[in-house]
Amino acid sequence: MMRTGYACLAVGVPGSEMKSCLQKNASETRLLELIGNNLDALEKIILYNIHNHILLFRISSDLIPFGSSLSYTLPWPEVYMEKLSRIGQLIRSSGMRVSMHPGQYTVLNSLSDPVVERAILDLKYHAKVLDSLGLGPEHKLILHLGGAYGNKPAARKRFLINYARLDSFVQRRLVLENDDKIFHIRDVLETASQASIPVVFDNLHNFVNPADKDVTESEWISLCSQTWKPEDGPQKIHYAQQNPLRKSGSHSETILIDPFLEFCNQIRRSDLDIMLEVKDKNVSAIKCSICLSPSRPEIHLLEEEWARYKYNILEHSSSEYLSIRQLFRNKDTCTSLDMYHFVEAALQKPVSTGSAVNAAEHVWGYFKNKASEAEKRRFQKLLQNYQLGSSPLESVKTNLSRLALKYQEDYLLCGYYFHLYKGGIL
DNA sequence: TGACGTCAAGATCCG
DNA sequence: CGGATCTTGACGTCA
Repeated sequence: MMRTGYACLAVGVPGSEMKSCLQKNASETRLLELIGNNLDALEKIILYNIHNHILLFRISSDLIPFGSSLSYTLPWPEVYMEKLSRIGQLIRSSGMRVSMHPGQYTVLNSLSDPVVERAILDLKYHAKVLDSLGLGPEHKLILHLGGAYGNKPAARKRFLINYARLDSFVQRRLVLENDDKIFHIRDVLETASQASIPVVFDNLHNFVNPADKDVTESEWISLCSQTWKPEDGPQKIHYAQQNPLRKSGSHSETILIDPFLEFCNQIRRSDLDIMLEVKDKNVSAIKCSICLSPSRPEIHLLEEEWARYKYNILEHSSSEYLSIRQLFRNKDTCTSLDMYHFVEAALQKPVSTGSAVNAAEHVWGYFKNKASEAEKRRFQKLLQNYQLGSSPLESVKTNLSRLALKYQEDYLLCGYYFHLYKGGIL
């Protein structure tokens, strides 16, 4: 079984936002309040993932604000034991695999002792989250090797020395990933093999920072597979596509389905976990997982997807909108790939004023009978200003988004219209 | 010293 | 007053 997943946050999942605060406002009471909120948010995301058959997910490091410093001694695992065990139960019983990924500022091989000490505490914090959910060692912590400091061999050696200092409850979860600047996949494989650490291959990092251009992605993945022991669970990789408008190594807005499926065909593997690193998060994860599912996806999942995309498509192109509607007329032959081809084609088209107004008016239809006179005037005014070119489309959409929140229009709040592709998908 | 990346909090401005 | 928009924070390395 191939699992495809996404990292940290989900668009169109009301109440799933992580909250934080500035360090200076971080009292114990405030922190515990935020942690309670964040655990509830996490539960909503997990339930959303289960509903959408997404069985791979990275939990945000922001779950416990200042979890490696201020909150480190807070008794959150005890205070929130019930919430934690309920979430852990959902993860285990659904067969979901989760992970965490300390950021680029957790540097275990630093030349500075205080930085190393903080890295160790940070790793302990992350492992503690997974432990508190009652999850086994196949739920991993992903880390980069760290800095080079002008001497890669010495920097790699320092990593191994400091790795040896980690508690076993951290070590058993730790996996190493190749990065886009310093340590390429061969560096990582060589270092990891000396401590039996599993290796995550990241295709975009490898493209930007290759170890050997003659070795294919497929070959690196198969070399990495040897680092995964049975207790580590199935091999994991990271998959990303280049954002064509941004600098080399930047993640794309969305995963284009054809190159993704081509990648999967190339690697010829059916037992791999693929973590997508992409701006639109859950949106791409659902697309990829539906298109990869060996049996025909349940048609209702595809129909729910259509419902979420509907007004984005209308905003870009009425011809694809009609094509997709036509597709659903015959549910026996309607394939997910066909739908996503239309979706991507539409989203790649520029937004014309006419189609944007059309979409906005469709969305306005949810409110026109319950909106106040002031709200009606405000919407008409904003729409008019947009048509005259004196204000941006964004102000119309933010206004509609506010109304959706006020009138609790879940259909709109759970859709993609308010959330996606402010700068286009290409 | 600023760029890098990432998100939301906080601050400020505006009608 | 509420809402929109701008700036800051938190992290460590490296040019």
